[in-house]
Amino acid sequence: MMVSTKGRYALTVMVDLARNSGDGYVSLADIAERENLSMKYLESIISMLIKGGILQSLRGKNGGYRLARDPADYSINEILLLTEGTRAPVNCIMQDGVQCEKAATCSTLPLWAGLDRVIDAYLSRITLEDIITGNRKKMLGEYCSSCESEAAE
Amino acid sequence: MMVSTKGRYALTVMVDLARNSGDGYVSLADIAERENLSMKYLESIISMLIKGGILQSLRGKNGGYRLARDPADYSINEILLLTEGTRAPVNCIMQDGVQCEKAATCSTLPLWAGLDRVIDAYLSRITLEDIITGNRKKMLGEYCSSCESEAAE
DNA sequence: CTTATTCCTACCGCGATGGTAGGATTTACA
DNA sequence: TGTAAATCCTACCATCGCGGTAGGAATAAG
Repeated sequence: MMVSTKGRYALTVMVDLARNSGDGYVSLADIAERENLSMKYLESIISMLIKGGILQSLRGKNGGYRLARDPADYSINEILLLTEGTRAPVNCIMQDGVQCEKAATCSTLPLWAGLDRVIDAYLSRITLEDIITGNRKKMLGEYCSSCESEAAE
Repeated sequence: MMVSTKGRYALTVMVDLARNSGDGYVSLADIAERENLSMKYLESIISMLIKGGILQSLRGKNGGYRLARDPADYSINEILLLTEGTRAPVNCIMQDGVQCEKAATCSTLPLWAGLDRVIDAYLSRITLEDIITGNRKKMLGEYCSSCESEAAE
């Protein structure tokens, strides 16, 4: 029931790029130093984000990375999917619709499906921009009775 | 972001016991055969549930296991916590309130905290009885607009 | 042509997962 | 009293993913 460091670091990179964009491409060394993370490990994580098309890169001198889109156009779900591979909480929930052969009679499947939907709904609703602007009401306020809902969806 | 087989099997055992109770204690062999799972592996999982106090056991001939309480009094969260150890999606969210030293300035922490709250709210709301009665509306209907809410919380 | 950078492949220790094996202990019942 | 049926306990083990390291090839700026 854990998001690995891969997913957390990926999000950290995205946040770092969102904050430090504007002056072209940002080098891996800069990101690693700012975030105090292993450069080599970050490199492998970033390559997943590149292959997923959510980051752009430029090789050679003065090269580096930058966001492909506006921060508001990234859902957290999208970022985590690239590094975690799947978001489903159990492997009997398949992303492509294929289910295990016991699905028809499995009494616990609706629970896992429901859990998956709850997680999906939350991570799809929060954007990269919500994080960099510190929108705590949107991130934490879902079950806070003292918060009036601002996202009426 | 996965619930391991330990957690899934634990829930399977609880459901099996809830369904086959009434005639005293149920043996491990019976559970394993019905659910088609490894007896020895189930044994180690059940021992966690015993130590957690949510199952009762009887040794010797005609012994076995049974629920300690009514199915409606078990939340799924409680069952999974015993086998998974933690429910927090990232290790920077501590169950006992202790946080990492960067917590004050970490911009992604509210996201993980919010995700934890969403998962906690869902798993705490669903009970063992909801599963054995197949309460699909409660398990799946949270984001289904055609379902009138029955659990007003 | 040198320097700074990404890209690619390979490797590696560690711990958790998903089991298996065997015996000690306890209880019912004949 | 003895035996069968059951839980309990300890140890072991193969495999896999995580978290990370290393070294070099390709590319681009100046």
